[in-house]
Amino acid sequence: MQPDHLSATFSALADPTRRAILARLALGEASVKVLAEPFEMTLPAISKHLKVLEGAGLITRSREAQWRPCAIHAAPLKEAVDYMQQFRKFWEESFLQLDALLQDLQSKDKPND
Amino acid sequence: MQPDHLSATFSALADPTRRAILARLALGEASVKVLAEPFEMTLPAISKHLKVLEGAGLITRSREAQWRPCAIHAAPLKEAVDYMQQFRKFWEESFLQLDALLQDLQSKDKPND
DNA sequence: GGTGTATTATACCGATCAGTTAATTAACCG
DNA sequence: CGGTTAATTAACTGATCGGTATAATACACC
Repeated sequence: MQPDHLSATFSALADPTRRAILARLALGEASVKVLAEPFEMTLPAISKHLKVLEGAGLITRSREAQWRPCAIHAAPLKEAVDYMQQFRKFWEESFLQLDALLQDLQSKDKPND
Repeated sequence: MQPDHLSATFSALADPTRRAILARLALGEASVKVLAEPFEMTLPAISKHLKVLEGAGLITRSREAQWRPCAIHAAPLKEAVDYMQQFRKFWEESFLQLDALLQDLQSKDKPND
């Protein structure tokens, strides 16, 4: 795959079907057919989603007779989380601000303070 | 925005230009023109990227005379990280496996162990 | 070899996307 | 007012996306 790992990871995650597939795989390996069952979608569509997930390195595939079971591979997720942590201070800041705001409101609730 | 917050967040992050804009905004507020400078791209293109980021709630915009400065808003990033943490045990598992593998290799390196 | 099951490939469609150019709005400045 | 700067809108284009239907492949079992 191309060097742009993050784009591949994020765009794989940007689809609810693919996220649901990942959630299912978190419970254990599964074949394409089993993965497709919860969805009102044809098998080729699921097959394409799996290809996207595989392309992003989020799943790996093996072979067992005519089945090609999928398993989750979370390493790219760690990369993505690590990337996002660089912004951590910003959401922590905004929590602090919210905190300050709440305290401010509270002090105004008690006018005899 | 629609309830599907996560899709919006991930697909906003799935573009290197938008990630670069976020990184720039981590240094402080900036106008559209300033944000556009590092890129070989027209202003309307940047404007569209900003609209995507704003749609995902990752930036907020204010007004100062003819400028519309952007500021980072990291709350959706926290949501996304929280979502991904559900898979944490999988990447930790694979680290443990890697660890075990390395130890195995090491023990084979020292035959008189 | 023929049949059934699991999966992928191909070809197609409509929608959305990422970018462009050109025109427009909005605000400042003299 | 006219001119300049900042930013958006509108209209267009080519590419990618998410899905379909249908055909092809791969394997197991008899």
